[in-house]
Amino acid sequence: MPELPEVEVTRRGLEPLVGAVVSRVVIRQPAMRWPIPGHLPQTLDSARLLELKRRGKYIIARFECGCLILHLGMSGRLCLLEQDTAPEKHDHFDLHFADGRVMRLRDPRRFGAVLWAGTQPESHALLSVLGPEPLDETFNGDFLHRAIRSRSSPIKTVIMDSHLVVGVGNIYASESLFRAGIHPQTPARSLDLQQCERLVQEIKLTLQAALQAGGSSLRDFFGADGNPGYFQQTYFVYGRTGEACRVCQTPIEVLRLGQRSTFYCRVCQKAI
DNA sequence: CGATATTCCTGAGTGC
DNA sequence: TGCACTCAGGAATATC
Repeated sequence: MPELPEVEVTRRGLEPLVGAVVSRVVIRQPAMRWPIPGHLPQTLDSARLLELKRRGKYIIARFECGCLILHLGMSGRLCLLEQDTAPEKHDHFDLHFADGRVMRLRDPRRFGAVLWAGTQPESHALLSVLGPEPLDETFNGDFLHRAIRSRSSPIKTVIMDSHLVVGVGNIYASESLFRAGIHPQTPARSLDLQQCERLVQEIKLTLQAALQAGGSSLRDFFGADGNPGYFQQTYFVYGRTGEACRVCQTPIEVLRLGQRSTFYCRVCQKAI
């Protein structure tokens, strides 16, 4: 499942397309999370790709006439093909370019999205409500401490709220909390400033490490070149129920928070 | 305002 | 081998 590092790796993989001109748009399956706009073939005809940006887990492809917003959802994958090939099952959307290259979206579970925004994508309803980027300096201990003052929910649920900070998905939420020594069930507002600073630091370190590793390669993720993604990351707690904690050997436990599996070590992570 | 459940979807895994 | 079943989850949305 693409988390922020995977999305960023995907964006970088697509970057060679900047400057290319769209020759054809193919919509095979418009029923994604939201319908793929039917006007895209006309709107993007002969448009030059000017820039590929990322905001949270959204990839933004900027053209002179507006921006395409792409989200990979759970199982989405964007590939850069050097030439057109026969589409396979779940290949829902293509951007063909005049030089023969193709950007292809494959998404079996169809939680992903292809949307159209104007020339100011940051004012799009989905993007305008997002919190800061986790690696931005505005996301710091002081910010987190203020933001969670009124939140009684478990800290794990709260750091996954994209209105507070973007890009912390289920895997890295569990991992960051383990590294910060904080129990995932701790009521958010009971964290003190020092703990917030530690947690922010661990979120940044965790995401940066994954980014450097080229994105973790869970079963659904493939890099933009279409090859299976890089290497499986070593996690401290994610998916390790019953296995020994890498620090203290205590069996890792799992619980459900907000309908999400949450992994932790009861010894290394203190509840408040 | 915040907290929580619901919703979309298909492939993978499991038990019989 | 195949069937029935559960599970996985990003994040908007509805509901309280």
